Amino acid sequence: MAVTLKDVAEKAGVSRSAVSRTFTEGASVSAHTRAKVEKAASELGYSPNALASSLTTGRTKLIGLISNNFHNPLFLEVFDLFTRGLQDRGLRPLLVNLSDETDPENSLRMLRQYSVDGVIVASSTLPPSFAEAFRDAGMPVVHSFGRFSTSPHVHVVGIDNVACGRMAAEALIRRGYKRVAFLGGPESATSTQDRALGFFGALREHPEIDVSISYAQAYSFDAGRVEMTKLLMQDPAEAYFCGDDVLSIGAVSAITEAGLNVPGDIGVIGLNDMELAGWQNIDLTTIRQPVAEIIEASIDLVVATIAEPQRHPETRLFPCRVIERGTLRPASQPSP
Amino acid sequence: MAVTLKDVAEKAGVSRSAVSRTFTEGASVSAHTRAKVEKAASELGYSPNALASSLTTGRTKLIGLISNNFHNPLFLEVFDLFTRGLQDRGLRPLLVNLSDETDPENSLRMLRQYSVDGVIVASSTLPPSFAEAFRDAGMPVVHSFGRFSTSPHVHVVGIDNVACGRMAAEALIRRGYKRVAFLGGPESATSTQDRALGFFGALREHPEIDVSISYAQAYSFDAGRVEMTKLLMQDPAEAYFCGDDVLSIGAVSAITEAGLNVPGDIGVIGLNDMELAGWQNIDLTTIRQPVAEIIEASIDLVVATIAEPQRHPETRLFPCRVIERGTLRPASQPSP
DNA sequence: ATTATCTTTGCAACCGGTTGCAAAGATGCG
DNA sequence: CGCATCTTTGCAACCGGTTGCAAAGATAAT
Repeated sequence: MAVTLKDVAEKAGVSRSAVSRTFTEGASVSAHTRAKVEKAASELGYSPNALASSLTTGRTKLIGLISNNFHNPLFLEVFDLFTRGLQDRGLRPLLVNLSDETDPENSLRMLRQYSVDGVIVASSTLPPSFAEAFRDAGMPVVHSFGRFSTSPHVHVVGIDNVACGRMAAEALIRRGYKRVAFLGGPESATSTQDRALGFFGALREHPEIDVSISYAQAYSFDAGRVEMTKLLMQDPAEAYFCGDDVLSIGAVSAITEAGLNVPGDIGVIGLNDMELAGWQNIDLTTIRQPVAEIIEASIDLVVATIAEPQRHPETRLFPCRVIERGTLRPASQPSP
Repeated sequence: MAVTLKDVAEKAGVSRSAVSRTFTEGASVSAHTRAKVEKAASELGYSPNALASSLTTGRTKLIGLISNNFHNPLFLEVFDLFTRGLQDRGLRPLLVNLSDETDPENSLRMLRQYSVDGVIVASSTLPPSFAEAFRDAGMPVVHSFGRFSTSPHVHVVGIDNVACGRMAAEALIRRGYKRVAFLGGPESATSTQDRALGFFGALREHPEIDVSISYAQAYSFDAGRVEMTKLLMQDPAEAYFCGDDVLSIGAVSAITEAGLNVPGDIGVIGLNDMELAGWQNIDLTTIRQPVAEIIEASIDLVVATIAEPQRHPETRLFPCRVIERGTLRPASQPSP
């Protein structure tokens, strides 16, 4: 069926080794032989079988890309950037959807069966233990959008969620809100915990500001809308920091459905700055995650770890910044 | 490094063939041997190397999943369903991002190198020639969300875009709009052409209705907004059929920014029914594409073609239906 | 021209599995 | 118990490549 090394060797009148060498970077072949082989190869339409060669070289150029965030629009951008970034370096993403899985066992086995060179876990909601399971199996692994740790067991690339929480708090303080709140995602998500930490931390220095907290069931539109509807029936705050843009949009939807105005009556600030946050009819003030940089660094790191497996685990965090749009009222005074 | 067949064979005190057979469905092994092997395998933590076995079996269980739609939120749902569907059948998606590529050459070579068992091209904007290139290379291929053809060269699964255009026209007619228009995506997209065809076809029977057409630069929010802003400066229609939900949302945004009301002043109907179309603050009336069914059928078809490579190419189209929400005024009279 | 050195080449073994074949072992039947 | 039949097993070759090694060829130095 497919044309193999042997076919090319016969056609070119050389040994199989010669053919193999013309297709291996830096191998010793004379210009003459190389020419003959290349001619034969292109006439037969030969391309080497990456899987067969992986058998001896031990490299498949396959990278397991693992995620459970298939409902967060940000991850469409994430998949776009990951696939392009990997492709640009000659690597191939083997996509694993973890949505229903609760333990890494299955995916681990599968990734081992396909001898992936490395693994990227792209998720802000999976626990660190997940990525660690891959490392324990001896695979180079990077946890993208993962949680910061001072003594990480695996490479982590992401944002400083505590700093983001603080940043959100400061944005609200600067605008003179006196009653603010955190509307987080599921309480169990590590990112949610950290953001709450930073948010409350910053507000501790402002005892005059009233602060409260609640959690949505999921990082989803409906969850945000439901939770905000509940809050509106009690005694809502003047401004909310929501743990995610989609959550924010759900909250805004609930507020306007209740006949209130954003940001006139209630302000909202999100997190992520996904593409649709900038749509004029959404116009969400939010904290931007530098997705492209995170992904670039993740790929760099997994590549580096493949080259040097004993490399010490490191954490790379990227700074976020507030993107001013229309869901918070303007700052009451110029910031100091 | 990794534990191999040979290690297990030695530990279990049997031949390598015996080990191989216990891991091959339907091979002849006695219960006694199988028990010994399984014990040794689990003690060593062995899992067979799928790539090595693919060398002799000719099956990698790898499916190339090719797309260029990494900015359309619908495709997040698409990737979710494809990855799960493939995983459920023991297949692995090798994701290929075609966003910047204009010809199939590169991806073709790559998929051949990895000896994928089959290819799924998931895109409504790629020309049929793209999928055909894979078929010509001898790979089982299905074009999902592709264009209908009476004599297809490859399997196509999708919707009847002409019928959708007609359906949109009828929805507008039924509501008594007298001046309607089609706002398509890029004129070169095959889906756009077909939808326009159906739309105009249905309206030909209603000469009393005024109909016009224009094209956005892309299937994107901005493109929809820009094009609608342009239209508003001239003499806009009473209702628009937009070739995509995101396009529609951009158009709605432009309309409300101009101080007009949707659906009061201008109606809009989209196509796709992506998750966010149902968000209460978007509430887009649209035509629903049965994404799950399309994907299910695509996987079925690629699996069937792998089993029977000479299978005749077929086209499977799924019916769409209008989802009533808030961007079209109610029907002026009950439909007949 | 001879020898030393460097490059190119093919042989053969190997990567981690699968599988046709024939021998060995188990089972059934008269 | 002997023979025929069926099942199980190991051997060895093969899948499509890579690579260490030694022989052959080319080039340089004397």
